[in-house]
Amino acid sequence: MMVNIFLREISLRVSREQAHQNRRRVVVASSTLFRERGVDGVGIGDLMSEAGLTHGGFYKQFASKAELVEEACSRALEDTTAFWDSHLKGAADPRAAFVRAYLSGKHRDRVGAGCLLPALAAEARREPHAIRDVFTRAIQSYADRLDQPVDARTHQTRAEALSTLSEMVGAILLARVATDPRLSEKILEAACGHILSVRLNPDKAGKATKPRRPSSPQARTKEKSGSRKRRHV
Amino acid sequence: MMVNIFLREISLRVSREQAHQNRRRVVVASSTLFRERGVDGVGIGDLMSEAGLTHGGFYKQFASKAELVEEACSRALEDTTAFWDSHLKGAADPRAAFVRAYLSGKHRDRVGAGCLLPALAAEARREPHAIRDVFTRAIQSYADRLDQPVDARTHQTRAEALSTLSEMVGAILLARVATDPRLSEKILEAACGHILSVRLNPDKAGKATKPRRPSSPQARTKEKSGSRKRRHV
DNA sequence: GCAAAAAGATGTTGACCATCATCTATGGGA
DNA sequence: TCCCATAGATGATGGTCAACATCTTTTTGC
Repeated sequence: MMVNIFLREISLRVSREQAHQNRRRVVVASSTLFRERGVDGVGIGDLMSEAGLTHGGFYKQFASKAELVEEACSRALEDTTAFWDSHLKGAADPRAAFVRAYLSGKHRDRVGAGCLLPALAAEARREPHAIRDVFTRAIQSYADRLDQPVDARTHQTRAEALSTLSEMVGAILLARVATDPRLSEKILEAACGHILSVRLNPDKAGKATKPRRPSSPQARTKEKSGSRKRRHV
Repeated sequence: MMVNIFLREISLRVSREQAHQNRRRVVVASSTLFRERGVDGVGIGDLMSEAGLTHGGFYKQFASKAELVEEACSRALEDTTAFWDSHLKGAADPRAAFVRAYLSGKHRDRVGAGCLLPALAAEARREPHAIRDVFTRAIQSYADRLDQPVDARTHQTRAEALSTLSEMVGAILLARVATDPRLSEKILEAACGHILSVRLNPDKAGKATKPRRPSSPQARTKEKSGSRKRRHV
């Protein structure tokens, strides 16, 4: 742990409190790294050193990597949920604001801090049941958010909420793979426009709610796509 | 593929043919295995033995694993495209039939033969540009299919097609992670119902096109979710 | 009560063995 | 002879565990 050779100040072992915080740091770092590079793309060594520790101590804190994966996914869900909550506090139409934020270029570009569904759901499908349960909870949680009626006219049924969520998750997923930045933009704008005008709009005919420009137009083009620090492939 | 320009001996014809077929088998097997287990979840040895060969000969056929990944993804796109084409031939409303087939329980359950977007797009995001280009082509190809007007009234704009595609991809993705089979069903039904009634329906008000039951209700519950033959984790 | 010693927890380095992508040497058919 | 495919090797990296050091917490002797 960054041992200073000269001073014997090697504060290796610390209190339970400190140990607990270390564990937390590992989970937080993992929740970001997993979303960015995928579960298989990050090793124990990466995770621990990201949290300022070495690889060996891992199994004093976690029974296995799978256990950490589950915890990191839960953590990602909690953190993003809290973010949407705080970010949308006091908005005139919280659902519309949520949809805009979700389908923004910022969310597309910041994978490590974003929703875990487009980032990890495909991988999670092959993980143990306990991990998939976290994703099931995530689906329900997001659907709840879309379910909340602003007024009686704009109430979405559960089915509508799930359908809307599917579109949002799919749009982010596709916007992230697309190499053509204009296509990427178009996907986000199309999904955002459709949801706001057709789904959440009280008078379903007109397009009263304007779609808005979703993105930060740079960064998409020159984004280094080659796997940054991948092991192989 | 380094074909000798001077075809000197006709006698090598058979062997070369055979070699070419071997290569094809590897690509086909890979396109399935990658979708099922992910790119990182399958090793060269797995791929080759699945094609009835041994691992050593791999680099006589492919420059790297990444090259195979690109080819296997292209192959997956071609195969699924051909499948939709043949499967939808002569349907009264080809787009509606396509949406129904895409959002079916069968497509959800048969990952290895299904669309590559929900299966691999999240991983592909971190792959080299050439691989992501295949996915970009896939997006355009699927959008084309949704774009084709059946009659003037049911024409979808490009934006609408991309938005619809997002919903389809997202729905399959979410239906695959969900551990609760009823939720999984509900996601597919909700997306299918919404697309057919709201997007593709000439008279956008009513729900003339009935959603239909999408799935094979078994298999979801008892599907072995634990990573079958994963290396670690 | 209290200090010293035992017990327990938590981190470090290093090693284990499996698996991976990739390369080399060899053999067998055309 | 010349490719193709085979088996085996290589070096890196993966998850996991073990020996040891160092600190905290608990127990014990007084």
